[in-house]
Amino acid sequence: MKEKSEKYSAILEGAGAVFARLGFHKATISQIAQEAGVADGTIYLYFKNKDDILYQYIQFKTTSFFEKMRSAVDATEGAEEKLRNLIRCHLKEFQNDRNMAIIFQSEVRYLRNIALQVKDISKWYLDFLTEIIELGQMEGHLRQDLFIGLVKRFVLGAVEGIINTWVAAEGKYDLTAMADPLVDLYLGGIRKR
Amino acid sequence: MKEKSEKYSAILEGAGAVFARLGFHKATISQIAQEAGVADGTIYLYFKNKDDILYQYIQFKTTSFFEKMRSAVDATEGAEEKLRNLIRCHLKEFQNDRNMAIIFQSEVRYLRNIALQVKDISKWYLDFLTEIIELGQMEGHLRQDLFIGLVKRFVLGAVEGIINTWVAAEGKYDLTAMADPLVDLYLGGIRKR
DNA sequence: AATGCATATGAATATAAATTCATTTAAAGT
DNA sequence: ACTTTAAATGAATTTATATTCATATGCATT
Repeated sequence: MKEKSEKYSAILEGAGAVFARLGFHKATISQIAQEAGVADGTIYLYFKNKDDILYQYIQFKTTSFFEKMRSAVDATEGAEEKLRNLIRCHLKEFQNDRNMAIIFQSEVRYLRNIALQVKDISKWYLDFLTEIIELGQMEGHLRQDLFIGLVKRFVLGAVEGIINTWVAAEGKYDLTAMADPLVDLYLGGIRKR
Repeated sequence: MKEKSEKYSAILEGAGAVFARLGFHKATISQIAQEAGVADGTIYLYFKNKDDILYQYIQFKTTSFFEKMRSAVDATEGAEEKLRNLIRCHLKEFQNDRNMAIIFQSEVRYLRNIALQVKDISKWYLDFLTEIIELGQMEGHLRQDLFIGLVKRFVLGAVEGIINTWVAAEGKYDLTAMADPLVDLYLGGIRKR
C-alpha cells in the first residue's frame, strides 16, 4: 500500500466527486470505484474503510489549503492587506475545487466521525484570524474594544455563508469577486456615517 | 392517523433528541421509538418513513420559529431596532431548543432529501433581511451603496457561525449575550475611525 | 358480554451496501 | 522460460436496520 500511487489519488478524487454529488452516506463504494476506474476491492488496498477515504480526503485538501493560505497572508504587510489576501485566497481555492467546497460546506460539519478533524481545521483558521486582528490593533488600524472571540467567528461565519450561497447557486457566478466587498463590510459595517 | 396526538409529538421530540445526539443517519428507528416511548411499528402509523420524520420535524420547528421572528421584528420601529430584535430572537430560540440548533446547523444543510425545504427557509430569512436593510436605507441610517445580495448573506452567515461555535462548545455560555455585540459589528465594522 | 373499530406491538422480512477473500493478472528477478 | 512477489479483481458474505404485518390490546357501543 504505497501512499502516493496513481490509484491512491484516483480514488481520492473519485471519492471527492461522488461525495460532492450524492453526499457521504448515499455514496457507495462501487460508485467511487467506478468513478476512479478501479475495482471495489482495490479501494481496500489503499484505505481502511469508507470513513477513512473521507478522512484522508479532508486531510489532503486541508494541508494544501493551509499552505496556500499561509503564503497568501505572509506575502503582504499590514493587517488589512493580510485579511484581504486571506479572504481572496479562501474564496479562490474553494472556487477552483468545487467538490471540495461542497464537501467542506455540506458534509463536514455534519459527520461525527470526523468531528475532531473539523475542530482542528476551525481552530487553525480562527487562530490565524486572531493573529491578523491583533496585528491590526497593534498597528492602530483596528478598534481596540473588539471582542476577538466574537470577531473571528463573525469573519469566518460570513465567508462560509457566502460560499454556501455560491454552492447552492451551482457556482454560476464569480466567487472571488466577493472578496473585497466582503472585507469592506467587515471593516466598515453597514451603517451610514 | 390523527395529526396532533400525544404520540405524534412524542415521536417528533424523541426524534429530535436522537437526531441531535447521533445525527440523522446513525439514528435508528428503534432508538427513536424507545426515546418516544412507543414501539417501532407505531412510528409508521404517524410517519411515512424515516425521512418524513425529519421533514415534519423541520416543518414544525420552522413554522413556529418564523412566527416568533416575525412578531419580534414587527414589535418595533426602525431598521436598526428591527435587526437587533431579529438577531436576539434568532439566538434566543436556538438557545432554548438545543436539539433544534444542532439539527439545523449540522444536519440540515447536508441532507439532499430536504434541500428544497432548506432553500425555502433560507429564502424566507434572506428576504426578511432585505426588507429590513431596505427600510434602513430609506430611513437614511444605512449606507446606500450596499450590495444587498452580499449583505444579507453576510448577516446570516455570521449569526450561523456564532451558533455553530456555541453548539460546538456544548452550549456552555449564554448565546443571547452575543446578539448586541454582533449587531454592533454589522453596523460599525472593525476598523478604527 | 359481545361485537366492532382504532390503535399499538415487536418479531420476522427484505434490502442494500460495506467488507472480505479466493482467484487472476501483471511485474520483477534469475 | 520459470518462479516469486505484488497488485488487482469482483462475486460471495456479512451485517445492519428500515419497513411490514399478523397478532394483540384497549375502548366504545349496543
